[in-house]
Amino acid sequence: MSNDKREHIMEVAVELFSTNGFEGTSIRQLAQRADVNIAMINYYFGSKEKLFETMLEHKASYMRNRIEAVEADQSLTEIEKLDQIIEDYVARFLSQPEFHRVLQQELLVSQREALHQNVISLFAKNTQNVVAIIEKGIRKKQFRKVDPPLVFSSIIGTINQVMQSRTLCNMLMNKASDNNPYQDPQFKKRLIQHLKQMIHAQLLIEKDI
Amino acid sequence: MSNDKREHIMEVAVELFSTNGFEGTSIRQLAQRADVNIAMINYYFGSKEKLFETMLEHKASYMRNRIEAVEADQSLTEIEKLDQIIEDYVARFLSQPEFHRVLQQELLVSQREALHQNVISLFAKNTQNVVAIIEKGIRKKQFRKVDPPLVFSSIIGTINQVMQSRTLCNMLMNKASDNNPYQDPQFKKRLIQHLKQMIHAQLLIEKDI
DNA sequence: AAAAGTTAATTAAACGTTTGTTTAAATTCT
DNA sequence: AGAATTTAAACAAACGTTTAATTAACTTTT
Repeated sequence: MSNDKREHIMEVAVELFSTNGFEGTSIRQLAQRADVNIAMINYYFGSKEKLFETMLEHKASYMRNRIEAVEADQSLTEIEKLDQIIEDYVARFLSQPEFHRVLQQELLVSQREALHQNVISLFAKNTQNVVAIIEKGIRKKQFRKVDPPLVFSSIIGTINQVMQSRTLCNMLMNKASDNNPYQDPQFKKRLIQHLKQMIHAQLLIEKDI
Repeated sequence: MSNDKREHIMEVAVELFSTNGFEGTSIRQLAQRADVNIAMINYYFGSKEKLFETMLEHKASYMRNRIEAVEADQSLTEIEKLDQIIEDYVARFLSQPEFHRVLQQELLVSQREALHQNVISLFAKNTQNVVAIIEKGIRKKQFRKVDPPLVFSSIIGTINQVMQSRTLCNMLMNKASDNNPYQDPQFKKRLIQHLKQMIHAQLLIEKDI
């Protein structure tokens, strides 16, 4: 089986799904853009929905749980772990903006129930780990008595917010509308610094910000 | 013209659009759920897309810019303005979860270009005002030298994050999956408190948190 | 090493549904 | 009576999918 072609189709799929949504993308449109015959998509993936699932699985496997490794690392303090997680998240999201837009869409829309639940439990997994770290920091009296799940929501929500729309992000950052903030290393730095400053100020009791 | 019926259709529309997306919702499905004839939608609104636009406009008019009023209020300090804005945002979002999910979808998907731009400029407007408040606070040396647009992204992003999926929100908050967090006054209180604490800790130089 | 045979890949065309929309007749309201 | 509303039926277009025929790529046989 020509894996190149399969991957090429998935690449085009994530692109189209991210800008037009799943229902808003037709097989014909996809086939034309990928320069393959319409029947090839069903030949390779079985159905449009299977293509979607396969593509998600394929993309998700690229970025599997570094967070668990960070949590287990005994040599890091709790705040260092959070810093590490912030850097990881930002790096991942920025490296695959289209994929993460598709994930967000799938969270918002509960049309394909099974997939919807899959994406939810994927998020839930990461939540548990980060919440556990924050709770540990509180128990050790290194952190203030914050609301752990909402702190996590603020980290992930901030990133999601700027990833939601390139145009909106440029507007926010006062950049030209043809700019691509997600490939701009300065934007990445800025986002990481903001998140760290926010988390440090909110969590740390001693003020060494 | 029977305005009741028009509004009823729009009510069902925002419900279906929020769970199935615009493309994922069919006129027939909508007509059946609203208990009207299929042709009535085109009779009242002209087309499916016009219904969508009209519904957005109708819903948006309910929650027009209190933020501008808050900004103009001379009797409030900058941090008090931000507190007020946080309360306003949370109250609005929680009162219309379906509508805001539709807005978020429209930001993610750039299928209907004109509408997409409309939603963007609606957000952009609010951004400008909040950013201006934060900048003023920095100039007055009441706030730390934070990144104003990203601070705003964190506020709005946190709310969006918990509004994205009821299931995810319940999972996050350790509630039963049939719970409706958006109608729970305790959740509202918790969210507001978290946001205020976050913003205060991050912005205020003196530590009267 | 060439030919025959077998499987995999690719194609254009057609399939039955479903889509949003329109029509023209019937009903209701003023 | 006349205008606004409501209806069931029909419209063409687009949808995801399947089919059956053709080409390409390997394997096996001689």
